[in-house]
Amino acid sequence: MISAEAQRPSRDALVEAAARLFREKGYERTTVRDLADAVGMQSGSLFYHFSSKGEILYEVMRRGIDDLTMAVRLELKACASPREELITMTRTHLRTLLSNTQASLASLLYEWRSLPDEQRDQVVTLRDQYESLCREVVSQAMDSGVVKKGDPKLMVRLWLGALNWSSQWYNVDGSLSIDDLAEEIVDLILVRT
Amino acid sequence: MISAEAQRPSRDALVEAAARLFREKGYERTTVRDLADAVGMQSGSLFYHFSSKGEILYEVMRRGIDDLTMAVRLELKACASPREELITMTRTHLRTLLSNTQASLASLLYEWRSLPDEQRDQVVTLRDQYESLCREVVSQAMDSGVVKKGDPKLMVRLWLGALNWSSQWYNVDGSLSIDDLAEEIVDLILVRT
DNA sequence: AACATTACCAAGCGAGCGCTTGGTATAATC
DNA sequence: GATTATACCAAGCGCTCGCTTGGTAATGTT
Repeated sequence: MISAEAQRPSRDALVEAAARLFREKGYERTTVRDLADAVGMQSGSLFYHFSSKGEILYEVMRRGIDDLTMAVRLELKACASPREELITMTRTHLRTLLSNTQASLASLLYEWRSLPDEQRDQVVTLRDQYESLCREVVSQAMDSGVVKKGDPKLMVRLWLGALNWSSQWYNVDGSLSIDDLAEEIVDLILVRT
Repeated sequence: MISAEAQRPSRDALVEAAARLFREKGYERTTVRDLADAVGMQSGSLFYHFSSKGEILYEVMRRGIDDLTMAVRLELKACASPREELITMTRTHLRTLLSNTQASLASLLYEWRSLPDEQRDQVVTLRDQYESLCREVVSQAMDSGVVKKGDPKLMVRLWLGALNWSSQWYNVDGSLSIDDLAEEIVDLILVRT
């Protein structure tokens, strides 16, 4: 994990368990008793750490998008070419989305309707920041000719849609590794190899 | 609408209202009282037409994927070239997904966890049939050289992901029409225009 | 005319939900 | 050594949920 949230171990464990359960069963179908069981607590004790179930969802989402943004930023620093940036971004996005240990992102995609209004705005802001980071990478790839020229904003949205959808069909135990998938995806889109 | 389900007007109205509400609020956050209000009934009266809330979701999904498949099949008949097939398929998919009057598809994307096991299997079968229809179109487009060659199965999944994600960001009241969007998307992916 | 079916309403049941409250063992602080 | 803060438990409250039940007008059917 990238971010060292730290110093509140049982709170952290709870967020991690919540991310996993939310991905498996969905937010609404996961009860506070499920969450408590997962960390060996009584259901009421959750509310010592969080003021509501919705706030747990917020924390899951915030960490998800935070970790993703930081991971991508970090990996991009080591890239030498627009093409490499594109592959790296794709690979890091897929790794974060599909990894077993870091389930936060999945909730972000499909559970935003359950977030309280105020906190939804904050998450949207973070998501927009991530999208603009992607847009920079795609713009440069277009400028340098490795990706067909067009509207970068639209291209990023299509790109993210294609990647995020993989959470619906990708099988971690299958024969195709995440990194190989990333390469195949980029190859399919690049102007030439 | 393509399919004339017909002859059970209040049942039909209920499914339509359910599709709209499920898209707006999500399945779990939509109560049977919401559904009943939407069609001017008492909540208990729903269960004269359906044996459970889950069955309503199933009917919404079944119609969604059925209508989509039939619409695409129909439109494809009028196509003369692989390129035209690709555009037509994209346009029809987007129209069905994003239209105001036909909200069924959105539930299909994100609410499958709430479906009873048995009925989920049936929906998955229908979805697989639609995917293989798409795969035929993409395969032919690859063979004829208008789309870069590669694994058609993967390509369709990326394609569908990109299209389906548009339900998260596309604004019906915005300046970009659905048909224009379809053209732009295809242009971005085609080998050359 | 008598019966049956259809399509609902009015009322409410029982279960499970998110969350609260009062209390307590342990650890930290003065 | 007394006090305070931390991190929980045990119990359960009130509410909303999906769904059931008993009844009834309206519409066929024989």
